[in-house]
Amino acid sequence: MSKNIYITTTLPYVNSDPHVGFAMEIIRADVLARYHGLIGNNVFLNTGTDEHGTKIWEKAQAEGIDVQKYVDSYAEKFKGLSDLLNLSSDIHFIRTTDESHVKAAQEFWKIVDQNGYIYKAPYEAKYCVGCELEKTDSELVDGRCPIHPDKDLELISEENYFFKFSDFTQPLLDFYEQNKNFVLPDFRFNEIKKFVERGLRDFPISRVKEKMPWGVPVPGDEDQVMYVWFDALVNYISTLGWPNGEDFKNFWEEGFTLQIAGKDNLRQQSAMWQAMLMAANIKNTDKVVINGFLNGPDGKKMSKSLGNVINPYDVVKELGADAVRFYLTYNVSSFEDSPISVEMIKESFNANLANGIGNLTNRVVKMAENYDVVVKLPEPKDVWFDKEHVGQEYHEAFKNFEPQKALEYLMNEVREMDLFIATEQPFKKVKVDELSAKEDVARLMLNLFYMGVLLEPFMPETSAKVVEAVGTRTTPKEPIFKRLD
RNA sequence: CGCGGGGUAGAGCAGUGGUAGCUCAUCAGGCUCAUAACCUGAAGGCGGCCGUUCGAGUCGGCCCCCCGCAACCA
Repeated sequence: MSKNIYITTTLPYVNSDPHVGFAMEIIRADVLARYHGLIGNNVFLNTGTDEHGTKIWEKAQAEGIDVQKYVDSYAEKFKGLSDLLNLSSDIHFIRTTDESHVKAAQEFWKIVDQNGYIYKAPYEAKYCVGCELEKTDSELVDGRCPIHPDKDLELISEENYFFKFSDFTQPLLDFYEQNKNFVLPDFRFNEIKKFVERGLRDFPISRVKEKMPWGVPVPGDEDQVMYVWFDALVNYISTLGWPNGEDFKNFWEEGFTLQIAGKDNLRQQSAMWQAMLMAANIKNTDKVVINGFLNGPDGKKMSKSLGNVINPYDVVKELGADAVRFYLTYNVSSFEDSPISVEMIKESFNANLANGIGNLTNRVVKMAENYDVVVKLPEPKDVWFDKEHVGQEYHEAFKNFEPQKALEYLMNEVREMDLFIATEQPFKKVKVDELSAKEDVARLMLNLFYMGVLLEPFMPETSAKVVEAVGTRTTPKEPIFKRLD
């Protein structure tokens, strides 16, 4: 009865430190992965780093370091997120410079080529001598570089390989029509449909090696390397051992595939990659979930110049992984952009974790201790299949890929328990009707236990602490979450 | 008419036709099991105009403002 679930994030490009937005993406992927593992499904969770391309090449050159060393050091930083954010220990981490990935990307190219979707043609680009950069039309104002309007643009021309993206306009539209819930949320699905409806353009998928050698070599052409996107997207299957491998068969072909991405990746994930899969005769992704962005508290995009950048390392160091995991699932909108600041995280920490979960655990367990309340607790693993004590909205939320709502359910449970204590006043009742007071506390202990267990996908450490406190009927020596001043 | 999102209490959000809700912050009260925590109550709100409707935050039109994207920004 158990299912195979494949969950992947996008691969962040390693030209800067891990962004808190990516931390959110991987945390949300991890929450879903943990949940599915807990209810008995087989889960393959993938993340990694995208390490090829012009920007990385240029940056390494500029810093005067060997490009391999440059990407190695970044890969380590991103791998560090796994411990930092307390991600599932069996998470798969793929680097697009891994040999197995490079081979898979080349194999993928060959198949797409054999199927007739790759052709060679002249590629013309506009080059601003002032910037020393290629410019796309969208970057130009009145056909001139806005930074150097006095300089004429040079036309450079080279032979590149192109992907026949245009052939997939109709197949993609048909695919969208047949899979009405392919992209979540709806408004992003509409956005990509409109984009595809306008008609797709072929695009170059290679670069001249002489100019930019940092890429996967094009099979059968010494002089060209792959355009970074064409290579990078293949990671979603190369991580599974494609073209061979049991994992590919079990998880991609016979399992349920879920891709989580930021809204900047809508096109690449839901159109480009899907067309590539079609071109290679591989099954399409089952579901793409698109997150919004995290902005500064003023709603403006985070940037170093505005000084509103949140560094995940700093916040975790101060508040702990669970607090960050909590904030990024509970307080951040599922799909819309959200503002974020350290102050907002701390506010939520005090309200929900210190005053909420932490304090509740203390007061309930303390009463159980004092009144010698004995409770028979179920096995944690049975909680996941208990339909009597667990609201179905909890599981529904996960089925709908909105774990935030499951967490809302748990936080409501916390509030109800606090209210129950205030209403029933077992601490007062114990003096006149001990039995009834004990029943109240036993009921609280049981509910707290359930809440604690169900917290595991979101906050594994906290979950363990709550479960232990209830199980051993001992208040934690250190507060689970100490209130911040 | 390029594409999309948004404008609901001081802040952050929910609310897709039927008495406008939640969290934080503020003020007042209660409680003492608990981490000065918890509970109750109060004040305070749908960007603007027009329309559809018995009834509009919700549907339609126009306008204003904010934010992304525009084929390599998580």
